[in-house]
Parts: sequence; structure tokens; C-alpha cells
Amino acid sequence: MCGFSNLVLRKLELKNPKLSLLESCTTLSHLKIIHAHLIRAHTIFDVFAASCLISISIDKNLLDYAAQVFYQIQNPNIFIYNSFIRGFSGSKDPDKSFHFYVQSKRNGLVPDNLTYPFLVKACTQKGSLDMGIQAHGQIIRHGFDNDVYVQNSLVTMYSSLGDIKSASYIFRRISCLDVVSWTSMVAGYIKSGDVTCARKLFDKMPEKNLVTWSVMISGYAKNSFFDKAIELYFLLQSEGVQANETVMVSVIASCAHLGALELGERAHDYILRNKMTVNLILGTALVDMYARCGSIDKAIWVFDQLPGRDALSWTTLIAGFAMHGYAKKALEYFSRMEKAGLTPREITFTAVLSACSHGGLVERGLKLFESMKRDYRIERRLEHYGCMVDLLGRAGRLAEAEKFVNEMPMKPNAPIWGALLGACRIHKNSEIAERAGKTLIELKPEHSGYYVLLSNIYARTNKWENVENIRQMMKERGVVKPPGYTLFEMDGKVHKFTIGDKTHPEIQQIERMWEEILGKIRLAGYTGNNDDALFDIDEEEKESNIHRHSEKLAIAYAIMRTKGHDPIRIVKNMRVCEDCHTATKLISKVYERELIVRDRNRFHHFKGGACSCMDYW
DNA sequence: AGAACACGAC
Repeated sequence: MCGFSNLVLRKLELKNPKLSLLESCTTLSHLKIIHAHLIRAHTIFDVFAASCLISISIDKNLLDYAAQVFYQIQNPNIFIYNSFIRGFSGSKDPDKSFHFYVQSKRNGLVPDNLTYPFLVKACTQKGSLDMGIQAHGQIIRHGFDNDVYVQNSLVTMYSSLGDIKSASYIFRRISCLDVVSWTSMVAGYIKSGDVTCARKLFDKMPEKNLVTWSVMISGYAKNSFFDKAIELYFLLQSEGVQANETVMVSVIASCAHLGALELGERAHDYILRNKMTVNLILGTALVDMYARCGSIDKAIWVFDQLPGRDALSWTTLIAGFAMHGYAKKALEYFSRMEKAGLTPREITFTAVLSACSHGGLVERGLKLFESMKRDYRIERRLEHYGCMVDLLGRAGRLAEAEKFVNEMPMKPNAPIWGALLGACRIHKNSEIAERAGKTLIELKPEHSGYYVLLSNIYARTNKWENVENIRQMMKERGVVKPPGYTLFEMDGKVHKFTIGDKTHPEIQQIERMWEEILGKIRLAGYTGNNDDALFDIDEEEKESNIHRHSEKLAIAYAIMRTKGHDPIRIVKNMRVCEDCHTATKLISKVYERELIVRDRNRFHHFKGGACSCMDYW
């Protein structure tokens, strides 16, 4: 502290007006020391110094202190007001930016070109298009609508608030477009969901910087085009540009979603080789990537080296354990998190409760759910109720689960009923399934999965008339099943398989391989279970079609192309079907290979003829 | 004092 104080004095003696040392203040007491010195040196009346002090106080969330400084200034000028507008523009209370703007005008001050980018940013932050339009009106009235900084902020504001037309109108009118203008517009198209349009503009840009690349790569990742994100990252590298941490976050997240362990490891290696800082965000992304790629040990390893751990990084690891069904580990880390002095958040409970559910720890889950409100004072939200329905349902306590849904304090949404319906599938209960399924179809008539699930349950309980009714209903409403696919990564390339895939260049060998596998697992007792195919396939086609499920094709390809004892890792975009699950168990036994399958819900580790999910998923 | 980009769950 003393050293800090001396530093302040020295800087002030040098009469360095930039006051850059304010940046190094980490606590209120640091600021107060500088403040005291400023007053002693009579520089507090220097508007620049006051503005620095105010804006840094605001940045550090020391709002009361900022206000205190503010009231010591007689006749604050627009410079000071701009600091407040800026300070609040990215805060939780962006209304305050407007408040200070209005106050500055009331005091007879004239806004300048630095006022508006932040006022507009406050509107973006607030999420209010009305406010944004008002700000735009002010901009025109004060003649700043030709300032490129202002125009760029307007592009961001309109596109963030859903008015892509106004955004592109403003963009087209910018007379001196710079790289930020282009980048803002690309980001705008991505926010509107039009990634194709964004890419077209991206390709047309006269110059790009790293932010531009980052926007486009993260844009692909955010819209689930993970393979495109990786592809663009490779293009970036081929242009000889060195990626930064921000880009790598999106790349790592894309590998996580693709389950591409090799690619993820390579990217991790690139990060280390180029001496990038593995900050909390990048580190958390890495933990998530390793967990989602089935390499939970490495996830723990990265987690242990994080520069610091916040609630989010703990939660990410806990969610990783949950995905793998390691309920005890999840609970262990949950208590370690608390011992480390971090308060669990809502999302932490979603992870812990889902761990209990996947691990079958019903009583423990129920207790945690109770203590959430009682001990942690965390409001229980829909997702938590969803976890509970899942927990009870998976354990076969279907009546309780249904009662729970009917008695919950808020209106159950589709995922809640979906959890109940899923549980009915596991436990073959068509009675509750019918009620849940009907509600779901009313709630989400466009969602094919619920029709399929209900139909499968009817089929399994031999209610063929109902199966036919559902099929009819889907036809009438034009509901189509989104294609299921399975991913398998080899040598840094991600292979995608779809049902009855004919497009893969090696499809003939793959099919022959599957025939061979089929022969072997039949000898081990596989009979073929067609339940999940009953819905949309005629009796005769059933056998051949179910054997073309993307998961089976992927496994056949993996067995064909890999040797040794490394586990085979594949990723599905849907839940694994009953038949594939049975077949995979037998394959793990017959071929003595470990198979790690990630479906949309959790991991299945197949080994020696058994699955880690204990056949409940 | 300016404008554009990044992590988790469902």
C-alpha cells in the first residue's frame, strides 16, 4: 500500500496528466489515495482527472464513489457526463446512461461525437429498440449521423435488437466504411440468424482483422455450424494469420460439440505452442471440450491448472461428470466447490441434479432440491423441476413424477413433459405416456420427436390403432423428422453418417463390414429389436432400415478403419435407440473394443458387453 | 473517454 502511495506521488510530481496509474487501482482504497493526492495537487478540478476517476470507479462497480466524486465537481462538462454514459453503457443498469444524457442536456450542455456511441451501446445493452430509435433521433438532430463511429454503433444496435433492415440501411449509407463497419454488419447478419449472408459479406470485405475472423468463426459456432467454424479456422491459418484467444474459444467450443478430440487436442497444442494465455474463459472452454469429447481425466487436468476458478468453471466440470454418469464425482466436486468459497448458482444445481438423475441417486437429488430453496435461497426454476421429473421418472417412480408435474408452482413446459414421456419409454408405461404425449403435441405441434416417442410407446404396448393415428396426424400437419446423424473423427477429419447413407465414398465396404459385425453379434445372441423403427417403416423394410441407422454405419466404419485398443468415440445428435444400444453392447464384447458414445443426453461407455448407463437413458 | 469478437445448463 505504501509503495502504491509513493508511486502515486511520483507520478503526480511528474505532473503526468494521463493518470494511467488509475488503471492499476484494484480497490476502493487505492482510488481514495489517488483522489486525496489529486485534491492536494488541485488537479481534481482538471476535468480529465475527474473523468478518469469517475469512469474507473464505475468500471470497478464503485458507483457510490463515482457519484461522490461527481458531486464535488462544480459545473461538470460534457466530458464528465460522457464518462458516466460510457460507464453505465455496459452495466446492468444501462438506463442510467440515458439518465445522465438527459441531465447533461438539462444543464445546457451540448452532446459531442463521443456521447453517442455509448448512448447507443446502452440501448443495445438494455435491449430496447424504442430507446435505440430515440437515440437515433437525437443523433440526427445533433448532426452526428455521418460520424462513422456513431454509424457503426447504430448498425450493432439495430441488428442486435432484431431490426436487420435498418442496420443494413445505415451500413449502406456509411460514406467512409472501415473494417469495424464491415465487421459490425457481418456480426449483424449472424445475430439475425443469416449466416450465409454474413459469409457472403465476409468474403467481400476489402480487409479483415482478427475480430472479423472471430465474429465469423463464433457466428458459425453459435448457429451450430461447427464444421464450418473449424473450416474457417483452417482458412485463417492458411492465410498465415496467428489466431488469438478469442478465436480459439470458438474453435475449442466447436470441437467440443463435434466430439472431435483429436482436433481439440491439436488446437490445445496450438494454444500452448503459441504461448497464449489460458484465461478463465478459454480454460473453461477446454474443460468443457475434454469432458464432451469423453476425456474426463484431461478435463480434470486442465481444470486443476486454471488460473482461478469461478462458479462457471466448477459447474462446467460438474456437468461433465453428470454427462458421464459419474454422480459421486459430481457431488464430490460440488462440495469442493463450496469449500473453495464459491456460491453455487442456479445452473450448478441443474448440473448436480442431472448428475443424481443419471447416476440413479434419487434420495440425494430430492434432498438437494429441497435444500436449494431452504439453505441456498436459490429460486427453483423450470430446469430444476425438469431434473426432478427426470430423476423420479428414471427411477421408475412414474406416478410421483406425474404428480410432481401437475403440482409444480409454474406451468410445465415442453421439456418437462418430455422428461416424463422419456421416462415412460424406459419403463414402458403407456398410460402416463398418453397424457404426457397429448399435452406435448398440443404444446409443440411442430416438434416431431414427441410424436415419434409417443408412437413408439404405443407400438411397444401393441396399440397399433394409436400408432396409425399419430402417423396420420403427422402427415396432415406436415411434420417431418429432422435427420439423425452420427459423427466419427479420424485423423483430424470428422466423418458424418446419416440414416441409410449412400453418399459416403466407402459406403459399400461399410455395409459389408456391418454384415460381418451383424453375423458375429448374432452368434452372441443379438436378435434385433425393432421397437424404435416401428413408427415410420413398413414391416418388410424394418430389418434392413434399422441396420442402416447412422450409429451402426459409423461404428462399422470405425471398426474397419481403426486397430488396436484405443476406444472408439462417436457422437450422435439424437438419443441412442434401443436397438443400437443393444447392438453396441454386443459389439464391445465381441470385438473387445471400448466404445464411447455421446448422445444428446449423456455418455454411454460400452465395455465387455455392458453400458455405463445401466440401460437407463 | 470513442464503434465490432469469446466460456456453462436445458
